[in-house]
Amino acid sequence: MTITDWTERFQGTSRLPRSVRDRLVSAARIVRFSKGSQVFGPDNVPDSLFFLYEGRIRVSQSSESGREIVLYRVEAGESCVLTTACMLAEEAYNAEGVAETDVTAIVLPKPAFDRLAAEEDAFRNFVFAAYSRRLIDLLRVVDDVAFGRIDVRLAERLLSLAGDKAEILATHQQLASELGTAREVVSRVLHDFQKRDLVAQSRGQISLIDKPALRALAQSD
Amino acid sequence: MTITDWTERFQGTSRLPRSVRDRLVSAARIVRFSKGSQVFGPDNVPDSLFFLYEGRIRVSQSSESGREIVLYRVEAGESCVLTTACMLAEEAYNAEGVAETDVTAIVLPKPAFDRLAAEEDAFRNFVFAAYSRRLIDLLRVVDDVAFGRIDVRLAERLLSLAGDKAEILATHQQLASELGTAREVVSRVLHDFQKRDLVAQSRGQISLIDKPALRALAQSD
DNA sequence: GAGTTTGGGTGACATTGTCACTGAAGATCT
DNA sequence: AGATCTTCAGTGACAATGTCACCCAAACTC
Repeated sequence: MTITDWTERFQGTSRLPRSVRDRLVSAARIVRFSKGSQVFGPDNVPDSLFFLYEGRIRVSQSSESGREIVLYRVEAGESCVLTTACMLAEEAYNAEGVAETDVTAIVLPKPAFDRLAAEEDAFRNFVFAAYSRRLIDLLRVVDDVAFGRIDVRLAERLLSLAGDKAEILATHQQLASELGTAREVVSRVLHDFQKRDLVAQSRGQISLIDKPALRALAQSD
Repeated sequence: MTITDWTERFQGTSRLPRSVRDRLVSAARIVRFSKGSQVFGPDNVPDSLFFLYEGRIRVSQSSESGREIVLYRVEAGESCVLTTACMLAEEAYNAEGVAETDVTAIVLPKPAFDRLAAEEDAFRNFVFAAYSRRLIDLLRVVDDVAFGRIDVRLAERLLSLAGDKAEILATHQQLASELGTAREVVSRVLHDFQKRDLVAQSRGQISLIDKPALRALAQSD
């Protein structure tokens, strides 16, 4: 699949003058990652701005003992500010981005980024807004982890992962990584949910039987 | 005390042309907060960029059940990007900034901010770098809270709060707020540290007796 | 000196996380 | 189709951390 004009895709670029967009198209390159591959990480730090054209990237942190917590996801149409932060602050961080689907991204080198940020209000606001959203995302993660009860958080996450659907394809370990907890803890809480007829389970799959009750639980606190 | 030229104070403004700085000085206003007062919060959201000229602001989050966690501190010379994030993203957040000392801040209205960000590379980089540092700060908080042991975290925080000194003036409750835990947990861990001759305590005060041992504990993990 | 407020200690319990182990579902191979 | 292997889930025992209620003492105020 060829991408004719990726600048249509992003709020920060779609309204720029044609000449500016043409310049961007020639300055940027397109990269692809297959599902499951690492897009960035502590030892794999890109030095440019990433726009996600297509797909989804899961950004998470891992502990030294092997646990993991999902921080947020980058969806198509968003920029990946963690790469930008790394580029600008020149500090290491231990977050990792993994392609959750096949991914197509636009990579803008720093000089082009700098020029665009200087010259285009819309673009600069787009980047600032992206940063702001991530700060707020991380504030939510802190709030969640520091103060939240694990059953409430799991209910919330099940509903979020399901979306419109009633079924989630995920292992207990994957759910544990969403929340930064242990697999056994997820097994116990899901078992309790099953006893209360909130969910049904089979290996690698969870059906949400009583979404309203899960919602009520998710909102308690 | 009068501030003749606050633009000297900040990396993002100190190297700007004289004419630009003069414009900033006339566009910005100076605000003061006394120790203990709220600088910003969920119901007190400024709509401008804050530079901290003097003093220190503690930024924290609170839970509905009354617990609190310190996210980071803003020191003199830094900008306060949470206010900027709120301004740009137009989303509520439940973090609060409280003046830990008497505080003098420079408030730059959004139009002046926008113009400066457009026209001055140094300023824009200063703001991006500020954002990046906060993202990384919050990543550290998540890592700490999600994966860290409470005794290790307390040892770290005691050393950090003490700096060069051997004594900390803080209640157990204040230390609990630093880490997002319960006062009783801090009392127990400090009791254990005291038994191991790492610290000595009296009411509202903790002396670090064996800094090397505390450092060793802080780095274990 | 008495009374009040604030800070700290503690016991009992609940929740969450760790570790080791076991069992079963599902995949693969013959 | 059966055997074997891998992966996922369940569980018990225990540790770490957080909650709640209560008590006591240090410090302050009158």
